[in-house]
Amino acid sequence: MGRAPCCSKVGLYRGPWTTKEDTLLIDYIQAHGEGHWRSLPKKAGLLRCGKSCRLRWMNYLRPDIKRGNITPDEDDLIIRLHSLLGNRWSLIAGRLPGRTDNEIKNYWNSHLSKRLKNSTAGNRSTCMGESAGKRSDAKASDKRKKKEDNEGICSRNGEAATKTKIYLPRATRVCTSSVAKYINNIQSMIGSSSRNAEDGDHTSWGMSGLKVANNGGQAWASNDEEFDGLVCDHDPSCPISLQKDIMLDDIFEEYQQLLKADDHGHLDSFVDSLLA
DNA sequence: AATGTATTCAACCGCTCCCCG
DNA sequence: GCGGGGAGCGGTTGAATACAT
Repeated sequence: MGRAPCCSKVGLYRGPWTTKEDTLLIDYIQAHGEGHWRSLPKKAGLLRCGKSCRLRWMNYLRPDIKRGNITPDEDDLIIRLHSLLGNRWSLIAGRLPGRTDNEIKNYWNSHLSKRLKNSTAGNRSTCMGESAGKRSDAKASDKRKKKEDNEGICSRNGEAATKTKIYLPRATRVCTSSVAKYINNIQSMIGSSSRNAEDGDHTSWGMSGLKVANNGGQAWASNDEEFDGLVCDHDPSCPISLQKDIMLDDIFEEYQQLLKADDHGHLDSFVDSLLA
């Protein structure tokens, strides 16, 4: 993109925030409100870039942030939403009052992805894993790597690791209008190819649409294992329409199952809120 | 007790989207 | 319609801490 990151400006502090900086930021925002992050540091007397200020406020200083452990309910909801939305942490965080996208992302990477990996390890190899979990792998000791190899967790003699490559989506901002576009596309897709779905049933587009839409442009699957072999988006010879045809029925079924299991009604209300 | 390893989480980075002129 | 700037997002990093040997 060419534009240099604002943090590269000389003279700006980086790293952990001090109490004094926190106080300055809080005081300023309490007095003037959020926004205008670019100019905020200067006005607030902070030697930080706007991005850094925004992040600090959003992830740590905001008064409505809930500290403490993720409850089992939240844990469950995160898993469900992730199966629906993939790594759209901000959307997921939007359904968990007081939780930040960063917190949920960290929680997922450190707890849930590992747990889910283990739970599916018996069924199939999951070594294609998410890039977000890459670091723990990279940083893992030789000892641990050897252990995993011995357990066959991530490399069936090193074959699987090289055979299948999953391309994860780039970071894209999801705003209301994007979601609306998403939904329109999805509804038209479902309408034409999933005639087994009940007409007018608003739940019919959710899971399928999200997954198809995400795979339409870039190979992606939140449950990557489930889409093994369909990761052909980067192959020009594999037209998107074909992928849709292949996946829609399976995806729709998966979504219906998810809805059945959704005894709290979170998914329905979530879907409704997106449509609103 | 010392050392090595694994985990957690705040913060940074690069990219993309949206808005406005 | 186009381009630039601000804002937001997800991925990644690194330091601190916890845990294991």
